[in-house]
Amino acid sequence: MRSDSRLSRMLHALIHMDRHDGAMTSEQLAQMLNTNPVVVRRTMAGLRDQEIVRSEKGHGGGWALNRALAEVSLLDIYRALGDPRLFAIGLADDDPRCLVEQAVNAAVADTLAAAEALVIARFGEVTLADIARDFDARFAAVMGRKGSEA
Amino acid sequence: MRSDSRLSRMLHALIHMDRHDGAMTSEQLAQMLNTNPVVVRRTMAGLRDQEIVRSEKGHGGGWALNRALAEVSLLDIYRALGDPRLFAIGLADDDPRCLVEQAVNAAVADTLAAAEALVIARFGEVTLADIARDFDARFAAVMGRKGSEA
DNA sequence: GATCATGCAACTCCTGTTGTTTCAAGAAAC
DNA sequence: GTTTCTTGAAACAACAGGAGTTGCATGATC
Repeated sequence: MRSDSRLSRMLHALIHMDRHDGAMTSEQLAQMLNTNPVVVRRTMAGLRDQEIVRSEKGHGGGWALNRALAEVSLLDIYRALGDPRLFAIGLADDDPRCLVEQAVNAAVADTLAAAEALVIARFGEVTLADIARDFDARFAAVMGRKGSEA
Repeated sequence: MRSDSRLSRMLHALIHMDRHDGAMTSEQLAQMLNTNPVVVRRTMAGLRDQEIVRSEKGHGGGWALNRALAEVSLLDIYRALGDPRLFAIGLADDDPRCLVEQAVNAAVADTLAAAEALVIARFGEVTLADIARDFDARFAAVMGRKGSEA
């Protein structure tokens, strides 16, 4: 399957929302994410349930952040999306009778569990504010280059 | 998609092959793996190309190991399968213009790269012999329980 | 030459994200 | 109060990639 890009899309959207005055519509977000307003609403639904964002209908409605960027970690978003499956590889049978397969599963599952723990830990340490700061640095770098061109 | 179980299937098959006298047919392996001989041949093809196993046609033909279990790491098998995609999640766009998305990508890709490095390192450290030893321990444990039941 | 086994091509099936259409419902503007 | 804008939700098609399946060619052994 093509890979699940909901996490990165939501991060992208949330940071833009933070820099935007007032609510952003699904239509605006969809254009930014190069997709479709329905996909935006569907994906944002989980974040709304977790009160990371709020949505409002009607004129002037749309989506807005409900918390400061520094108060939202990548893990919060990952969880709000329903803990999407992390790995594309897995076991042939989760509870096999064959002892050989049990030994194989233990070896593979151990490694994947360690990798998953690492991902979860790192997602928990990084906030949206960290990413926004990195964006600011990238922006400053581009501006610096443009200035020196003149 | 349901997850890619080629790695665990191959590990399972290879250890059985090691404990088996003579070549094993795709049909025999397929029954063990609860699948189809064509799937076995298709998946084993990569291992044959890497000379981890060999195959022979005709009467008495089938598949046999080409190396000692201790000389084959999980990473060798993973590589022989063509480095299957490890993660189910990914970036929306690998090379975006938007600086916000670049910052998001950096954060997500960093974490995934660290997790992938961990998986690759651990796969490189574990050999088929390690798994076979674990199987022996499990087998001994079962035998021990059965003995004490009598 | 009959039989057994792999090699390979060409499908279909399955599963989960993504894309799309459609309509109901609520909120602001006029 | 009607129009307009927006989300909410259901329903379905598109797509991707592993898995399953069929059919047949090729080669080795009996």
